[in-house]
Amino acid sequence: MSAGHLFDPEEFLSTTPDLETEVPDGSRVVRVLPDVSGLEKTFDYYCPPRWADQIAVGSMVRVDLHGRRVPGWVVELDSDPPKGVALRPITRLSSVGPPAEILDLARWIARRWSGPLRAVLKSASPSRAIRSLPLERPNNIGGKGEQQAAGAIEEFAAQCLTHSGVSAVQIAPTTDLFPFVEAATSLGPTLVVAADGQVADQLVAQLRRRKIRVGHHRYEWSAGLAGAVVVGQRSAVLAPLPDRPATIIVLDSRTEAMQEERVPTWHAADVAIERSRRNGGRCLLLGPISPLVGEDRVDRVLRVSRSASRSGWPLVEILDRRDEEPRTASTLLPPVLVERLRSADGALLVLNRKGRSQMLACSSCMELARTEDGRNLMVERDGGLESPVTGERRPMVCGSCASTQLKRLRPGVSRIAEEAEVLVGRPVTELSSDTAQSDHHGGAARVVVGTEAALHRLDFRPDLVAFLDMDQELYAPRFRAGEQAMTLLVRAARLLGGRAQGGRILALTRVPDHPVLLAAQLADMGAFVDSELATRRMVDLPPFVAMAELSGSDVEQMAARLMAIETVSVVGPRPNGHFLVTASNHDVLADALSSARQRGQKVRVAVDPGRA
DNA sequence: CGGACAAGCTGA
DNA sequence: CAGCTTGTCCGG
Repeated sequence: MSAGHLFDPEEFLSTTPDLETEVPDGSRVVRVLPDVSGLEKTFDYYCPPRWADQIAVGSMVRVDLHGRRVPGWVVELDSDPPKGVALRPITRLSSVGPPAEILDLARWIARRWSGPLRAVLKSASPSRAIRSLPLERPNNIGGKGEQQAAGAIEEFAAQCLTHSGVSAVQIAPTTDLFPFVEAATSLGPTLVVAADGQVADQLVAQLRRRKIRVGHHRYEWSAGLAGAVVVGQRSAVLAPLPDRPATIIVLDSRTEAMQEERVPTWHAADVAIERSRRNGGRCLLLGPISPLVGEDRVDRVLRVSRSASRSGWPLVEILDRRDEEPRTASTLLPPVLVERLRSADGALLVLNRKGRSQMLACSSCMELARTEDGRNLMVERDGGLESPVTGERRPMVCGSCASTQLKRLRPGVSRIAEEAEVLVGRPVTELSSDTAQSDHHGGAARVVVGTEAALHRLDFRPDLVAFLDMDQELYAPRFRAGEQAMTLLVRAARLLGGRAQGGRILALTRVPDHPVLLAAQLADMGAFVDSELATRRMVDLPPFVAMAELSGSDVEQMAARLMAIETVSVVGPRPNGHFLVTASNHDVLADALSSARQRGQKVRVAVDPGRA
């Protein structure tokens, strides 16, 4: 302690051992997890009498820690205070926080995905302070809304909800989701997790129209406790609900948006399954390929009828590029496609080739355009070369021979747009994650070229979606490549609408009998899902094993420690420098990861990596 | 995380 | 050995 501090009376008092005796009568001891990154430890404080009857497990508080005033969560009430430590008071009761049930679930998440509890509690907490919890009022379900004639989907939805436990429900891309949600609301507390914000907003509006009380999790954190149906995105799976069996519906459980991108990388579908098991209610994983999630923990798989599935998919045409004449075989725009584009009202061409597409090489010496140190590729930007990684810039000049003639190695989105415009004879717009939608030419008939991102950002309904290089998706070097290719097809199907809309998907491929393409063409996911699962079971991939990806500067160190542990296997370093760790189940994996981790070590641990 | 303090390095 | 950087530890 510095000399100056010795005379600071406050500091002096707080470090005096007998301060404990000054804890006022009527106070409660609370154990607090501070919201300080890099700190996974709890500390005891006392809650002064004026808050003693409001404070609860999960409450959000502020405390003095090591000279700083930091936010935190109460994780235990009336705990035994440690001996010989002077307790300080919490300085503020800031907000109601996640209830005890959610705190327990958050602990499970933190262990299952080997990450800090703090991060999970953040996702589970209200974004703005909440003073008090609402009282539950009954929801007027099955009320005044005009009763719709029960069609096939309504019947199927009702049938799905008769089961308790976890059901994976396979539907078509354009199947109406509302009947499932509506049917659930009459059974008790209901929580709907949508992958897509638009879907969530739409469901909220639909439920309101039916006079069913609903809260959007993002704006009304405690809506569930007030007796309303809760609708939201990923973090809504952690929304508080009344303490009795609930129905949790996860829409499109198999999309990336369902997984938290920061550590711990929890997946909303797996969390929904666990929450549902603890709560004794039911859980519906709803989507075109939903059974691929947490397959090992699903009680049953239900499928819409063949006819509903067929009418919920657009036509899928597979264009076998092996049949083409050698002359056109190397172009990305074969004559058949050009023909289709001429007659389409609105078309989207998808080429998932952005990063690599912009790879530039010198025309004379073939040297790649790279940064000064040669470690990073440079791309064309604002008339010069720029590294997207380091930001380094220079004019369009070859680093090796100073030639100004650079050429693209593989055509990317921009190049295709130019080519298509010439061949099709219509204006063609480019749409990627960094171009604005307003770049569109006006007018009804449009042709847009874009990366995968365009599937999410198109603002008109096309009648043709063509995948220019389907094989790149099907054979991407990740074990989920097939599944991810299928989610692209599903997304395209949603843009086009069902069979009755008359749109079509065109897949350009040299593997026309790939299970993913055949399944989409037949609108039958069953065979694809079964074969995918069979493969994964055979070669020991998730969900049949537990996997984590390690990255970061100290990754080698941690990998070495893991290699000494017999219950896990370690692969790497892979080309990106990452390691993969595999164990027979998540318990074993979590144990191994925690014993191999050392404090201060910079390693990112992503359990259930999406891109591995 | 961020402060405290100890150990290690440098230069006169 | 002061003055600085780097590393390690700790918090109620």
